[in-house]
Amino acid sequence: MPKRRILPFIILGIVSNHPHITGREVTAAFSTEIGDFWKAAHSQIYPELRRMVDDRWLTSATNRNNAKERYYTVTPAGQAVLDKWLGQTVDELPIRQDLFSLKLFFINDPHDPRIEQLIAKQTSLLRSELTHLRQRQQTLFLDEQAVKGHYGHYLILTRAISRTMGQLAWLKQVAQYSDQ
Amino acid sequence: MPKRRILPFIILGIVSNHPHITGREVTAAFSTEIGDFWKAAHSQIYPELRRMVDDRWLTSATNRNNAKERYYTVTPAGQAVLDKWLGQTVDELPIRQDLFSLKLFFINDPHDPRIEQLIAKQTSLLRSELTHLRQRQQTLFLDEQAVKGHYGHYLILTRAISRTMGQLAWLKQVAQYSDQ
DNA sequence: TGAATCATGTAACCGGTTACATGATTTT
DNA sequence: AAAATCATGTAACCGGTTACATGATTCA
Repeated sequence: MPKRRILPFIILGIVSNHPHITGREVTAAFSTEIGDFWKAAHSQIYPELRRMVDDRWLTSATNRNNAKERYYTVTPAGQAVLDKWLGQTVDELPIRQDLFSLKLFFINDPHDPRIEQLIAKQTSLLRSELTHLRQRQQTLFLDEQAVKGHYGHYLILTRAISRTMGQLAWLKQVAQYSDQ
Repeated sequence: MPKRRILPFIILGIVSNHPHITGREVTAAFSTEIGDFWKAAHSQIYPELRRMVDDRWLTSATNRNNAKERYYTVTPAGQAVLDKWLGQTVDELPIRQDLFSLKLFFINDPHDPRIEQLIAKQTSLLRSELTHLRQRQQTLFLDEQAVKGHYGHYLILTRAISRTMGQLAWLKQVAQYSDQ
């Protein structure tokens, strides 16, 4: 797990792009918008939203039509915090905790049949992932306008697609070699 | 954080490949051998080793020459557990918590100078990583013999190298496009 | 013998996950 | 009116990180 707390920054980013958003919608954003890149449960998000209001990073407002709903918006102070965070370069590569790599690591024999099984499953997972990512690309970034309006999102989507394709190419190569 | 406990399996793998290993050496293995793929602190490892002895996955022995050192070896039962685990395919892709992607995500403007900064830093990090990985490949897998003896390790090293090169290629492409 | 480091252990804290819970709103 | 789901909140648990601690061994 990550040491430094970054959830509030992610929430800042989400709320900043969606003023007047509810906690539920923030939660949903972790499944849809950034679901490919980060996860968080509502039990984490609601208390965090409260804290961020206490810290004056967000303002909250209620609606006459709905007693429970609370609408959050980023304050100038919050926006400054977000901008500062985005302006700081990332100084460490993520240590990826990849079970596929890990299991392979412990299989010493080149002819161990479990290698083929692991690779087959991984290939299947990555193919589904690729389909999903391409679908999102087509849905979200059909026109040049959309690309220019959400350029960062566009970038990381293309990055994810490129990486997934790269992994698939590597797997294919290894599978071919193993067949010999 | 991962839900399912996998640390004991990793330790099983390490101890299995290094019979008569000490807790300190297991800890060290998380920095050296699998440092590129997983991390763990000694404060996690020592209690875990105890539990694994209690569960009869490992045996521990002491040495007359050193009062504190304990030498661990995998039992047949432990080996069976490890083999079973390695035989189960990985059914989910790791959700990578990648700050680089995340920050990019929140930058909407294609001409925001922070994009270039983030990319420059990421490029530098990945170049260092690539150098490190290639060095390990040269150190560990000079001859065919070493490859055949630790095939899984060889595979994931080549995979890591391939992925890192892929990411660098993508970054270069994006940087070129941004220059225009 | 004093310093460094080897080797293990424990305790506090913290973020994330799961589960439980509740009332309000909307749908049938 | 009942059922579904919307919307939020809380509590228990658990793994991982950091820090503190201690004696044993080795090195200068």
